[in-house]
Amino acid sequence: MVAGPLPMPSGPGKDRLRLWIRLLRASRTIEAELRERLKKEFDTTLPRFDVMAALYRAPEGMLMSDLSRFLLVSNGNVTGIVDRLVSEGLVARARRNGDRRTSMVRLTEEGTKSFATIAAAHEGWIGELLGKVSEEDARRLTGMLTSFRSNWEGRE
Amino acid sequence: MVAGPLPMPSGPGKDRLRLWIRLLRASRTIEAELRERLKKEFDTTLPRFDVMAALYRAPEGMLMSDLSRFLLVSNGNVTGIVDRLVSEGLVARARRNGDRRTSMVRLTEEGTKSFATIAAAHEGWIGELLGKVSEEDARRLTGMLTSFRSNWEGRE
DNA sequence: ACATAAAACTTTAAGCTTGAAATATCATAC
DNA sequence: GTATGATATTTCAAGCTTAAAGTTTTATGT
Repeated sequence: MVAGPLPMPSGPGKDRLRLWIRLLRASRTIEAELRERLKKEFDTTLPRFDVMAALYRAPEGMLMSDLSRFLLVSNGNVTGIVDRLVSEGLVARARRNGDRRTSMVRLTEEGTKSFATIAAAHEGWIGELLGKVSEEDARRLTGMLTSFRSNWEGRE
Repeated sequence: MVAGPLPMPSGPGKDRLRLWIRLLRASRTIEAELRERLKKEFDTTLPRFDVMAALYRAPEGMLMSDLSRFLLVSNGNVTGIVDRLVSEGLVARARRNGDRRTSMVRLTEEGTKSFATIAAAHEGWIGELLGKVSEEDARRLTGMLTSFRSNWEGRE
């Protein structure tokens, strides 16, 4: 639900609903901008970037299931994205000796170089897009979101 | 980029990147949960819910272009979702006398009733999922996100 | 009036996304 | 060692999403 500048609900318990609406709108706004720039500047997509970002942090590689858990998306989804990255030579699958069900997925050398370039631009964009958020607010917001995550992960 | 509990970047200007990562992860987490519940409880989807929520707030109807601007999605996207809602009898298109390019889209009576039911459940879910966020934090976070939106809308 | 541009919307192709079903491999219990 | 179940991954159908191109209608300039 992406509500906007029109009349907002009021009453008990509406504060959290309003928070959710604002949170969703903010992330969609930024996401749309990033998607557009990734397309225009690097002819890639956000899901591809996400996968490569995850792999960049794991030079030894990741299992498909690790990837999907980490990225909060379904298994089948990751399969398709990795397929495309493999066909472009940015990612490689390596069957393991131990367990033939699994395969370690990692960035190729080309993928690593490519990602480093894009990631640098990406960080600059975020700095620009969130530039009006003061450093202090950024840290405070981050703290609140971190505690949200802790509570979430700790729920029954 | 949905980074997680692993080592986070540090250095100048990394605060905003970290904020973005947390923001995106929070919204994706909640979004995934809502999507699952909408499917299980009401056999519907988040995009359908979004469209109906927008229309619910505009009993006189909305233009397709208003809908796509409001929901932050593309024109063609809204066409498909509305098509399906129309075929299910939840939404109706009404050609206007004045401008034959446009059509006013509005909820049918059935659509209105259906949405009211789902929205009530939805609000409860948000209260539950964000329950651990204190009312005070919720208001403060909302305030920060609101000022983000103002700055965003006012950029050159 | 006529051409040209602008606006509202739809269509299309490619890719993303999910949940469920299918496949293949491994682990466990007799 | 064989059946049974658990794991890891892929495949599939349906729906979502975008950008770009196409259609229809309206507005504008001359």
